[in-house]
Amino acid sequence: MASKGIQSVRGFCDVLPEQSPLWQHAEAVIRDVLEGYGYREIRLPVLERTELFRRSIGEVTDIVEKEMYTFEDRNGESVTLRPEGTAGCVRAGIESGMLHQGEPRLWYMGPMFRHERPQKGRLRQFHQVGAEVFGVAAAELDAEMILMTARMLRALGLDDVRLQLNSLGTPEARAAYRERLTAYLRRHEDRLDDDSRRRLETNPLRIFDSKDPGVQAVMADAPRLLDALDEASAEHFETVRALLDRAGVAYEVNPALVRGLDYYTRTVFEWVSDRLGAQGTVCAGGRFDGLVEQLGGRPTPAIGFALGLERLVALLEDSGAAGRGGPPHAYLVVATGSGEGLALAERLRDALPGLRLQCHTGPGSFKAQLKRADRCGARFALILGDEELAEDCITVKDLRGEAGQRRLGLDELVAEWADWID
RNA sequence: GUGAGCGUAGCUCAGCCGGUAGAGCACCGGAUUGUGGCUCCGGAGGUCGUGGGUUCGAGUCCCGCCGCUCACCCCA
Repeated sequence: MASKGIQSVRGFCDVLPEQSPLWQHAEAVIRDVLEGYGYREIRLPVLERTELFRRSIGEVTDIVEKEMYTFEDRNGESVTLRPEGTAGCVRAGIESGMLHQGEPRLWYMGPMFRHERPQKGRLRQFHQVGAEVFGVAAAELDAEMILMTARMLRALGLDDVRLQLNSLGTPEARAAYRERLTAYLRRHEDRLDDDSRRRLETNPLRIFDSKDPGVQAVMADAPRLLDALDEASAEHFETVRALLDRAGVAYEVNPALVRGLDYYTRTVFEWVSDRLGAQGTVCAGGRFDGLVEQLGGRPTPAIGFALGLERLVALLEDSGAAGRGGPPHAYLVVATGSGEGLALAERLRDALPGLRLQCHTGPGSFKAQLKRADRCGARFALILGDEELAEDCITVKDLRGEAGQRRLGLDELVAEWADWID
């Protein structure tokens, strides 16, 4: 570990070339599924006015209180590197006026920033694919969006992720419930541990997650959010469940499932894996029917989700999935004048679109060049020496199979490879 | 923000009760002047994260700092 030299900023990681084929594969599959459901890409800025996040995510959430990369722009205005994508997407939707033209379905992909302590599956710069639909209140959409995420995960070969589901009801119902729960917990405060007492003030719903047996006993008799839902939300939730049942998608109702952002209403869902360490959520989302209005737009129901790409790629890697692209088809060994190699390589690329050809450059013995051809993973070594140059041909050596090597004219080579190259 | 574990070659790591630096892989060269992968031989590469302390002597023991990892918290 080099102590000299400049290191990357803590929690900001490089995606190295060994990894990027897997990223590209994941991104391509996800994009195809999104487009198959009528979503269109929107590209959003990484920097927004701080106010946007304070008003959407919620003043008292961890994200806003202690995790945002916030600083003053040179004109003295407070700006923030986006900690999540929904707020910016809603802002752009309102600003462009598109939210009331039909029922826009949008998706985006890119880095998000949160100043947390890094650990497995948690970085300060991480990447999400997000999608949102505006203007549709019906439960069919909730179900369709969940089915779409199920399709993505299936298309990527991930069959061991579990779906968790809950409903948070309307903000009013949730606030009323929170009062009841807090009152109940205060009566049993002596049986709560320190951690739960703290959450009593910040987020009492979280106490359902406590691992302390004594606390769990208290929670077993606690009032439940699902019993406290307003009638319309309860019905909405029933419809979502029925549609998922009908589609054959398994889920588990988790009354403790609470999204960390204040703007969620009604349906919330989360895809969880056991293979990711303590941060098991790969994909999560829910309704946010009040957010557009809260940010200054006309009242507009909405729903969305975010999928964590680092976590997804970690799962794919763990499953041994194959990535996109691959090593060069061929490596050109140059044992003659240095200009000849580049010239030949260009002619081959002209004749064979899609060819992945690496041409040797710089010094290097014949032997060293062949070794490099082998090491780079190329199927063939192309050898260009004085003899080939004189006879206007090229030696093609099969580095992987039994074909050995032979000399071919350039036209012959192109003809042979035209079908082989993808 | 809190806690625990770990920092030795490019990478993965060994290094005992303190005696002055090692392996495998990767890299370069040779055995084979135009033939890689296997084998053999050789080479290069380290202020042992950093600063202090103890000691005749510290990679090894003690303390501070920095970094990484995992967990808590929280979340994608």
